[in-house]
Amino acid sequence: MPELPEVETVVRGLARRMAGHRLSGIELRRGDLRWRIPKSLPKKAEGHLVTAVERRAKYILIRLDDGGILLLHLGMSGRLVLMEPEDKTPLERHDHVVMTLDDGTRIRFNDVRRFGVLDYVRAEALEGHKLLQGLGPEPLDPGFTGAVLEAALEGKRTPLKAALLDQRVVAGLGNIYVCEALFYAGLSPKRLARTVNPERAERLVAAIKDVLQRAVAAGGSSIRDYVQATGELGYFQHQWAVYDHEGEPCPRCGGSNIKRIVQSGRSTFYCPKCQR
DNA sequence: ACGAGAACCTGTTTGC
DNA sequence: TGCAAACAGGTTCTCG
Repeated sequence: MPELPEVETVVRGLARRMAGHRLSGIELRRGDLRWRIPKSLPKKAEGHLVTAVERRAKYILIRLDDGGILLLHLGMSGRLVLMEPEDKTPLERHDHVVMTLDDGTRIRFNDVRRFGVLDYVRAEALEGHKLLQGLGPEPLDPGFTGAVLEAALEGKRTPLKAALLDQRVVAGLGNIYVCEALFYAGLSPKRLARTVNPERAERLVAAIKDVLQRAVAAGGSSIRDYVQATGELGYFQHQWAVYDHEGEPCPRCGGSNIKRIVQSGRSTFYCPKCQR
């Protein structure tokens, strides 16, 4: 799925097209995603003006002028695809929700695996929403520092890789960018989280911020069928140093090949020589 | 309380 | 070539 850079890219694309426009219709074509989409959602959101589209962790927030918010998560395979007003292309098999704007633009929420989420929440209840509670700091926020990360990892006996995927530690990283950040920080994914001292934490935070910023600048990574909101393809996948590069020489030391291991059921790519 | 693994679901790729 | 297993960007829930 979309990790932070992909979600950020989608949010920017959506903001351009949605802000200042009225949601004239929401069609629920299939409601059983990760959770049931409330049947009352279209009625509550229709007719209201979109004031802003924002991101928190990997969640998309579509804010409406009456204080309502559409809360969306793309899961592993979710996409938001813009359709121009004149676009008569038929909807596809996994288009579960279609939002229509007052200018005729449509946005379809397509999600093959249905791990995605769509919910309606009032602005005053957003902080307390079950899905947003307990989320860790935004990695690109200036407040996310080595000291903050070190404190979050303190005492954790889990491998560092798993700790960074935990959205309570830091919010927005996923499998790809964790692998990339660990590589740039020169830290082994297998290292126990609690062994990250202040010096390592600083390096790791710097690597996380750097790789995320570069990925956002590239418009994210397009994997398989993932396309950003504007329809363009992100190109960061061409800049992956280790992810999906099993068996290739390490781009830093060249003397060792990138290894793939499985940690808590997910692929990890790293250089056994550079990452300690 | 914590950490590992299963579960959710569908489609594509890989290996025998 | 054909079929089955493995794998895919995430998160929650259960179990030890």
